[in-house]
Amino acid sequence: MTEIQLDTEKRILLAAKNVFVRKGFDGARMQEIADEAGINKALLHYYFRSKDKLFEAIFIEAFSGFIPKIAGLAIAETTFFEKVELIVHSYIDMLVANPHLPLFVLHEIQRNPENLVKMMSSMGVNPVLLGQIMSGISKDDSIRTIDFKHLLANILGMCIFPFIARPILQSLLFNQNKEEYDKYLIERKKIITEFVYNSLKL
Amino acid sequence: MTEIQLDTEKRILLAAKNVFVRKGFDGARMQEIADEAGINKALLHYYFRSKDKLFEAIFIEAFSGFIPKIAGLAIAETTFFEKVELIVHSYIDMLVANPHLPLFVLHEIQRNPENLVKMMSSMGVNPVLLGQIMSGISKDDSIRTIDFKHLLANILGMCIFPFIARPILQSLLFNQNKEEYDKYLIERKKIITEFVYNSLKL
DNA sequence: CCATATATTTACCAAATAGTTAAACTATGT
DNA sequence: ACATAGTTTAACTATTTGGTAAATATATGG
Repeated sequence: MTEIQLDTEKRILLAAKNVFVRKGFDGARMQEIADEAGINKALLHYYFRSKDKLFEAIFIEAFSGFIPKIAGLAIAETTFFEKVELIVHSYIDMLVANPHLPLFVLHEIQRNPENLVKMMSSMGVNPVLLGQIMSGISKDDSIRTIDFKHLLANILGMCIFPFIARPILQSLLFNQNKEEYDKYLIERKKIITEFVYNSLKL
Repeated sequence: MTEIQLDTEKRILLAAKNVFVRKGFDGARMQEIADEAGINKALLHYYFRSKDKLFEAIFIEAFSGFIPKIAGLAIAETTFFEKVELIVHSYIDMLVANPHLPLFVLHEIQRNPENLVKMMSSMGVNPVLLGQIMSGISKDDSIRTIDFKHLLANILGMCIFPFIARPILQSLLFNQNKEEYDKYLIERKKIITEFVYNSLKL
């Protein structure tokens, strides 16, 4: 457990994350990961026995990063709309930092949905907490009634879509201008929050 | 050009679509496509010289199906909210019929974004038309002001997200109940329409 | 019925790729 | 000096996989 060990292990994980996220599991090559980590293929198998093991190591982390962390919100002493604002802002900030995460996670889950259930339960993702938030919202009479399941899909869809459809939208709406699209993504924090507010306020 | 020819060609294209959409280009195997088409691998290369050619043949169609057809809306003699309703309903109907299309198209575009521009221009997708719709909306004073770029992302995101995130949401919100999730998807036509209406009406 | 083109199959090749093995070299700590 | 873990090099194995060539079957037109 010397420092050099951990350092290369980190470099491998970082390189693996980059390559896997860009190319997907099937498109990723162990050689390319080794190159990007600045080591050789043999050392890759020295640290992680197989491609699957390496993938698993980075996917768990990627998946947990993709799930929005709304755990604390149920108990938080804030209004409903403040909760929405907090979720939207923090989630879009995360997406700006990891723009390729959603497409990667969603694609790999479709490719291999078997492990989903245990993966979610092994994380902090429990439906019980969601139920608390759901009931908490439906009792709040200062907002229009809406099924929490739909509200969640609405908010997450509005947040995630511009990131997974970036090539198309940037070409279609911004004439390939990257800087403008980055501004657009930031704007969405306010836009989505207001959109939800206007739709649900009474 | 006998009937049998066309028949096998159609069978190949159908099988290729299924396999490519499920597994992606890198994950798809020519053998699997041949099996699903009920023929052998050599005949695949007899009809389509290479994996790339076969992929191209189905991807153009898939991509054009993925782009929402809002061409006629600019001139249509309907209110803004009727246009929204029409788009949402027709697009979700399309997604119900082709639930794996979005993730497939988005993933493959990220894998190979080079051909995007010419592919869009070779189709009927021109930003000019979008501009017409945009200006048409901004002049409509019966709705709240909103940037068309954001409105488009909002609507498409809300429509598409439950399809690409189905494994997660179905597990998290519906305890893996498929029938309920199908109902949920249909419900969203009304939900999204109302959500937009409530958010933008004055 | 024959000849020719087209469709389909069988068997195979060549390249790519995940994973292995063994030998040598390096640095570190004891 | 010795042992241990980390790292490289280089070759090798086994399998997968896209693609091909030749043989066979089937249709089609004269």
